[in-house]
Amino acid sequence: MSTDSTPHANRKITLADIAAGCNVSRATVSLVLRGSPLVNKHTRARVEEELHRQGYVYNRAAANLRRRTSSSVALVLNDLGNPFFAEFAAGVDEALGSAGYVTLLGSTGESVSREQAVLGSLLEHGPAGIILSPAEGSEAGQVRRSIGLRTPLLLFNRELEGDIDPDAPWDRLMLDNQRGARLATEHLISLGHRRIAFFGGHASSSSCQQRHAGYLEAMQAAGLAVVPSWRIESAPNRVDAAAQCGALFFEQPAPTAAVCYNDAVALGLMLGLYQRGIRPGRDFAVTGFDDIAEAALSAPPLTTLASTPRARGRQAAEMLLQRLREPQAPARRTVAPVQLVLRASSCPPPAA
Amino acid sequence: MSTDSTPHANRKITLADIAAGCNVSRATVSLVLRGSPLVNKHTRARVEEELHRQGYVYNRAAANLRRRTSSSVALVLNDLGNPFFAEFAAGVDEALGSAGYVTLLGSTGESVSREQAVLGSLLEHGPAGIILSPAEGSEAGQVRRSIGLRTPLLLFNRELEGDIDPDAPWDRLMLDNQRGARLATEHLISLGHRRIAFFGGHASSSSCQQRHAGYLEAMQAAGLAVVPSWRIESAPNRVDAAAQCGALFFEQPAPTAAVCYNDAVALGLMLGLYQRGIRPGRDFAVTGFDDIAEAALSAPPLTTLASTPRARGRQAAEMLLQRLREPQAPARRTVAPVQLVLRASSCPPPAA
DNA sequence: CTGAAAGCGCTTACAG
DNA sequence: CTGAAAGCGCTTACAG
Repeated sequence: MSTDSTPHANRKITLADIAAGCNVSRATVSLVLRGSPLVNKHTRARVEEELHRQGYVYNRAAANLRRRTSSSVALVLNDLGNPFFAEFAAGVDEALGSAGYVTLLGSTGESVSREQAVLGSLLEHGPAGIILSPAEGSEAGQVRRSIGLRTPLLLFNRELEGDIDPDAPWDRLMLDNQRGARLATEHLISLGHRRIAFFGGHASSSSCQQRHAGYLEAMQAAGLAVVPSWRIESAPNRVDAAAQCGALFFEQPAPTAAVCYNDAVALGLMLGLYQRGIRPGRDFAVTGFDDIAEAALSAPPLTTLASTPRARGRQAAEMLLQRLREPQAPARRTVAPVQLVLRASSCPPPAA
Repeated sequence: MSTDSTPHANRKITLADIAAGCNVSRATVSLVLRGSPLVNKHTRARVEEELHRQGYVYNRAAANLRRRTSSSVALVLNDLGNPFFAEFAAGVDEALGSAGYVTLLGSTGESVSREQAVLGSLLEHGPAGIILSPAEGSEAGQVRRSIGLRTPLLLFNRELEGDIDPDAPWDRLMLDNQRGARLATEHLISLGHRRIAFFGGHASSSSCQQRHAGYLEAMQAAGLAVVPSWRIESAPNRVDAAAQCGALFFEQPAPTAAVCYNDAVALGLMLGLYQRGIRPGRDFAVTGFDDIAEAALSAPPLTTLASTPRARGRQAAEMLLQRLREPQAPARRTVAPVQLVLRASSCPPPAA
């Protein structure tokens, strides 16, 4: 009943220990912890002194259980190894931390089945909400079944497949993919290019479709021919992009420039060009998408679209926090602007 | 008392709902959930059917409270934006997930005060253990005070300052910094370099000291002069490294090669060299450390030391899980090997 | 201003 | 094999 004031090292200090230590009830200690104005300031001082003396650590899980609240948010990413998503995660964690939430991390490695497993596991920890950058091919129905109707979801970066969900739509934060690709294409056209390819990415992914649409828009507005064989698919990484490079030159006349799906693809393409003796930024123009750190440092530096992933992370967290405040508000769809960053990889076409 | 079988959308389904739904006690449902062999298989089937029908989600926090267990591990990183740590985080999360733990993420942005705040906040969620890659300048005493004696800590990548803690030492996973830098230096020497600088990093950081020691070791073993002005400090990033480049050439004869603190510094140095009209990989040899993705793709590709951060992440998680199994085992200190990766940036010295 | 009591959603001896 | 009861560490009306 009475609690030793130098408690056994293997027992956590609880409210009861503190209460016993200064002869008040657990209720009073709880009020002190939560900063209630009801407590006499003399009592408060005694309790605080005792809290410090015993090295009390608040058990937030117990409090959450009692109050039926949550102080965590799940962040599920398709590719943490990609610097773009790592920066995004840093931004999310920063903003959630400031708001008193802790980030439950899950990474899916671009696998839909891992995504299901990760969502299921994280849900058991009762997050207040979920921020999801879905794996390629992830389906709306599957996700909805995993998370149920109680936990708000914010979708980042990609749409889900078959995303028809009129009953319970989710919030979205997307990049302005179409406008970005259009800006890159217009820039190449203004440099004098007439034969421009769209290179890399999976045609099935929504972000790739949007970027390709922006490319088409610019090409058609300029009255330029869109040659089907100049749309070349690849996995969205360097290695596969380098391997697909040759496809650009199967038919003559070949393109003089390529709008790439993203920076990883663009860097891989530049590598492939070098291996063929074609100098990117001199003989062939290249643009990327994302502005990852190495874009500025490649040789030649890469013209690309900046999407400031850390700021996007903060924005995603803010949107989710807003949703927690107003569960009934209509779903929001935010499209974050991207900015064209000009560097040496986007050269004029070689003189004919 | 009786529970509606189509429960109100705003109430979570609990064990009591399931129990009521199939006329058993909550205890029985709990046993089913935990796979106890005590339950009659007919009863089990009925309960499982009901769990599925009502869309029950296990409340792990409540179970953890009752059982006085934890199913989370805190991962606190000094720089999530750095691809090395992002990969590490992916590896940690992967291994923890397989073991049934969830990752509580915290990033400190290389700030000691944020580290304190993050540790304090994560501790309130009762993690079973902590994996910490400390911010520069983080002190052992501070960290110990933050986390107490109950929560095991695994230190990754860097030592803490003043790390004398004989009572309660923590586990460590470090890279073999000294050997790595020695290998790089020996490689440059074998190419014919005689004037070799050690470039970048903060001399106060333990990893920098270790790498510098490896450099010294190789230089001295080869009987080469170690010129104090060839040890140049910089922040461990590209921008500052590029800015410090000039310091290599203040005195003549200047070095013909530099062992860099890490890849970010090496890439920045290469940029600075270009800006001075010096071609890295032709006029000047450079080595890095980490083998980040862009090392293979820079121009010239960067000779560096591979530390396979994702595998390190899995290893860190395994070490911590092992500690949870054997709380009383003596502290472990593991030094992970690193491997020299030869690329074009480490050229022979220009012909004299 | 403070305390006694109930309860958040689970688990675990203990009876039966 | 199943149920009644107690309890994990908190919070919150409700008395006093």
